[in-house]
Amino acid sequence: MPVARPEPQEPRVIAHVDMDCFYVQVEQRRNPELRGQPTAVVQYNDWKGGGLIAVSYEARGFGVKRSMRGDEAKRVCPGINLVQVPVARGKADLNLYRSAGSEVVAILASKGKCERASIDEVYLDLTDAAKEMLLQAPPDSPEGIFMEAAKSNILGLPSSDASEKEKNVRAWLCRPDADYEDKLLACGAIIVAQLRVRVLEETQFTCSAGIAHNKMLAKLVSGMHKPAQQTVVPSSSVQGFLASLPVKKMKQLGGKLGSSLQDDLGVETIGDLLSFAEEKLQEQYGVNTGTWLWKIARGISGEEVEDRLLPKSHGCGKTFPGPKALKNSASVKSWLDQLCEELSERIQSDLNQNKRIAQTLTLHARASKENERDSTKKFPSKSCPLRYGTGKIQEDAMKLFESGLHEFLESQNTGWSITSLSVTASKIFDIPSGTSSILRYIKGPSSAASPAIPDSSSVPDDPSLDNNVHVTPIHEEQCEPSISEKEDGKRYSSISAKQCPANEEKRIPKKLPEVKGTSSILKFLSRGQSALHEKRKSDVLICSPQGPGSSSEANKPEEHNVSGQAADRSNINSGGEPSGSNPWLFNVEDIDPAVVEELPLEIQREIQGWIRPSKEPSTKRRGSTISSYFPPARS
DNA sequence: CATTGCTAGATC
DNA sequence: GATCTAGCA
Repeated sequence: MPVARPEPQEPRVIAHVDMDCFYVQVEQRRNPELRGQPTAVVQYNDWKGGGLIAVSYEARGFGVKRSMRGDEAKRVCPGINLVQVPVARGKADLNLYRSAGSEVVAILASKGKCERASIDEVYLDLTDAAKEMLLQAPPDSPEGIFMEAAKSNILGLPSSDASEKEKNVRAWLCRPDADYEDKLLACGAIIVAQLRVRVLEETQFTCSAGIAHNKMLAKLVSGMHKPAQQTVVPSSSVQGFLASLPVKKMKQLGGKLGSSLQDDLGVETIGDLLSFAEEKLQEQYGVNTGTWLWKIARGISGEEVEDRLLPKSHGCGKTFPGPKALKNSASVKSWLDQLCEELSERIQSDLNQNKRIAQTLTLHARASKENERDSTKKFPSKSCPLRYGTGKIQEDAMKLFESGLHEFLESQNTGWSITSLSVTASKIFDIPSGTSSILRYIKGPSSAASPAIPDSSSVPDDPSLDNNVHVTPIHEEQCEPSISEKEDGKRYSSISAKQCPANEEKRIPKKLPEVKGTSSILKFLSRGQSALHEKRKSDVLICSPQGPGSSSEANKPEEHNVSGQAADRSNINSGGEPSGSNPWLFNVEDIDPAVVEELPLEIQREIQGWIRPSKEPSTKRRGSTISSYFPPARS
């Protein structure tokens, strides 16, 4: 249920930018022959022609709708081009669209706080940029890009014919007696128009946008005039606009809550909500939601634009409808392996490119039992600490599945079938790359450290217990060039399996921070703190006492990714950017506080920052991190 | 389960 | 952590 946020006093300028039929545009850029044609993107096509997930405006003109089947679309529009989503590992692969979305975000993030809201939508807080523009160059000269802004749609302005509209808009944008708030909004509209032009020039994609004083209103109108247009919401037009807005159109009211408003309170439009006292709404829906409803009816929304360009989780899944349902462990395992392979690749990229580490692995499934129809029983979701390495993820995911299955079956001996599977990596943290990116880990044993062994009964001793310190080999193709400076050919190495005490370690009683073979903190401590201070080369100190170059090369993706192990890293150069090299992985929660206390203060602070990453902007992101995520923006 | 495959947020 | 709601291509 939605919750109201305290709203800022100062008026803000917020934009919501939404790509026009995004997947179609991505495909049209790949194959320009599709431009201007009725086109749709479909997922799979073996069953009724596949499901449409994006439809071009030309195709919409023929009555083609999303969620039609390919066959149906062909009937309605025989000339339609149906482009299939790429398939990898037997499942739809959306990476093409994800990276296209990132191109757009990289551009839109240039003018203010930017929040990636979905693969093709962002919110911008342009308050500062708009104020600056107002101070330096009030919108009065119809030059250059200003022409674009003058094409905005202004909510509440009479916009009869096209030329009339532009004239009115220009008058609105430039009127000298405008409210300060309206002037800010006008500046926001100009900035957004500029950004949209840049997006088009640099990516060939068109988008639409809404500009208003809060996220809710910006989002509401971003799709009002599509494609490739923008709409501004002056304060003066808010009430009139909301008065007739069907409740279901409001974000958060498209589902059960909106239905309840209609069915239980007879509320059909947002305007209808105005007649309910805040207390009344609170008693019906609780304090939080009641207050939220009361406020949105008045156009009030305090939600802030988060400064976040990257997704908070990575998930991949697949459904197995009807006859495709999975009915034995072997088929589940092979599909789970495929899903985990993709997931592993994605989190590995995130680590290499963005220096972020995911900490939790979650498995979701849908299932039904043989015989038992209806069976409202749900297959339980399960999570565990995430260990890097495809093999480990596969292993852990399978354990989570087995654990969930036992619970689902309640020790009945009936047949089962799985109709969907998904794995998700979440709780993703930035790795500070600044100072002593030394960060290493340690781990303390708490039971939380061992992943996925919920059902210990089935598996005697789980190898995954060794996951204290994870070393992650970088995938070959993802290694960054800088790594090679150090030792060509062999960018990093990991200690060979036999040196690795992984197997022994798993039997080490908890609480014992890894001692042997691990480079971790112990080595660091044994050298005394002073060592740390002399240089930032902590990597050398900690990872490989003999020096980075000396370690052997055993760069195999995953399984050799022995945990508990120290691997060499590319980050040898002192203070320099740990560029692409892969840092060690660790579970933040596994850091033994007792050990941390023994570290030098400066390191302690750094680690603390990790464990509880500040929500404040300050420590939040580093430019280098972000920029490396996106393809180089041409300028 | 024939919409599929993602995401994010709130609640307890 | 597990579950539920919601939104979007």
